[in-house]
Amino acid sequence: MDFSSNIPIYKQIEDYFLQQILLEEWAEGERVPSVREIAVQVEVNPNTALRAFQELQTQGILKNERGVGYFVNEGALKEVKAIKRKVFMEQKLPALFRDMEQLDITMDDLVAMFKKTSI
Amino acid sequence: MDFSSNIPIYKQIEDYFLQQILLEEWAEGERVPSVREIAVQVEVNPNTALRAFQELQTQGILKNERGVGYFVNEGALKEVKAIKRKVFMEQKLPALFRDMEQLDITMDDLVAMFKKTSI
Amino acid sequence: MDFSSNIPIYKQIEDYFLQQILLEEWAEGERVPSVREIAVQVEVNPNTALRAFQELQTQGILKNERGVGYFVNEGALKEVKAIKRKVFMEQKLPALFRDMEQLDITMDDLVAMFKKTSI
Amino acid sequence: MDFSSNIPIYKQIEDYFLQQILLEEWAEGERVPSVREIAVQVEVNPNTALRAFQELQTQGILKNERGVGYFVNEGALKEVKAIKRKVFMEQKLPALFRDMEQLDITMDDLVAMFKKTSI
DNA sequence: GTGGTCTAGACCACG
DNA sequence: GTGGTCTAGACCACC
Repeated sequence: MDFSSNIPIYKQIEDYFLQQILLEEWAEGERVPSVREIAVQVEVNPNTALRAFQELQTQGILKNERGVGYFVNEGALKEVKAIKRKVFMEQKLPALFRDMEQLDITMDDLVAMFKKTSI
Repeated sequence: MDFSSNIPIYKQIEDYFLQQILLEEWAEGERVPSVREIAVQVEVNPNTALRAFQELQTQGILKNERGVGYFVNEGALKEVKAIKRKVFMEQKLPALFRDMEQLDITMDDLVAMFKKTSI
Repeated sequence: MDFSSNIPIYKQIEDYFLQQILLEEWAEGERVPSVREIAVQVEVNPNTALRAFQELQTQGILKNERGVGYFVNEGALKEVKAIKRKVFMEQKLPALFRDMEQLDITMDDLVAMFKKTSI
Repeated sequence: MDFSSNIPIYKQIEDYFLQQILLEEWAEGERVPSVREIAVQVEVNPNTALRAFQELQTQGILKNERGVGYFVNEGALKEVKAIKRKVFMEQKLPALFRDMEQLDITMDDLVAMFKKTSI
């Protein structure tokens, strides 16, 4: 967690959750760590951690069983992928192509950079 | 300008300025529109516009002549390009490659998308 | 704070902060008073106080934790000393020597004055 | 002239005049360049140049003969020296000693620096 | 005309 | 509670 970042901490926590689901570290139906555990682990106010859980719940990624805990929802993996894909296609790609044009970076350059980093 | 964006208006104005310089619409040494002109044009309070000018001045992109106005600083074009390139290489590219990996998008897919949008 | 000075209030606040750090009243990593506290203390508008905080943040002297407050950055003491030393050597000393020459004040005179004030 | 400085241009012109008098480039009673000549020379608006003349006149450094020009006043040299000395003793010296203390610079250090620059 | 500082106060996001 | 953005408007210095 980067406390000096302009990305809200609860968003950073959300991202971490999405990561875990995407990388299938947390399978569908599985119970996720409790709000308190997360709060202690990342050293934030429990309210802040709770906010991440609640946002993910309203997005249908997590579901809550009162008195038990939060669980990865059925279909969460597909859902997460769909959202991420949508954001990628509609926002990140156009921004990327704009940047490339302004910086005189061709697709060939990009491919070269990719190969270099993926070695 | 997008007033409902979470990006502050003054940052959006800064971006607009950087664009103008990058596209060489505003040459080095040239006088840029006055604070009040910008404020009227984008329909914001002069204070908000001023903030963009001042940030760009501390970044060395603009310089000020008392009672006259703001000017594009010498070396601004190179500076802007350098900053943008740095951000691209150090922040955007890694994020892009991470996204691609998580979404199972190959470089070939990306090249295909690029060709499609650039037609 | 001198409200009738031609030095802007927010600059005077900045100087006060630099003093506190230089004199090690405020240690690195320590939380500084909140914007509102400073505003009340020096009897200015919170916006004016905020401006000092933000300038010091862009200078890397302070850092911010969202919703918590401002903190003295790591390395701030060294940084402040370096800046002050640089200004002294490159700007104040040459000006001093120029003044002395124009006023026919010798180094011996200066030493004498120094002894007198430091008694 | 430094147009990007925070020192007003008319003040910079005044300083230049005081220099000339102090260095006895311009003797008492002598005619100084006209407002227009100065304005052309330093590339400023004649109004700005005029302001410097007028301030110096109210300070008794210059005097004006209508239709003829500005002249260095009798006693100007003594006057300039007195003012400069006063500012030096009451403002610059205390600031210098404060800086030295904060930067752990002793009088011996200062003497050494002085010798170094005056070689 | 130019920019610069400051106030008062509203509204918002974050923890 | 924290800071951040923005507006409206005043007043000032400089060119």
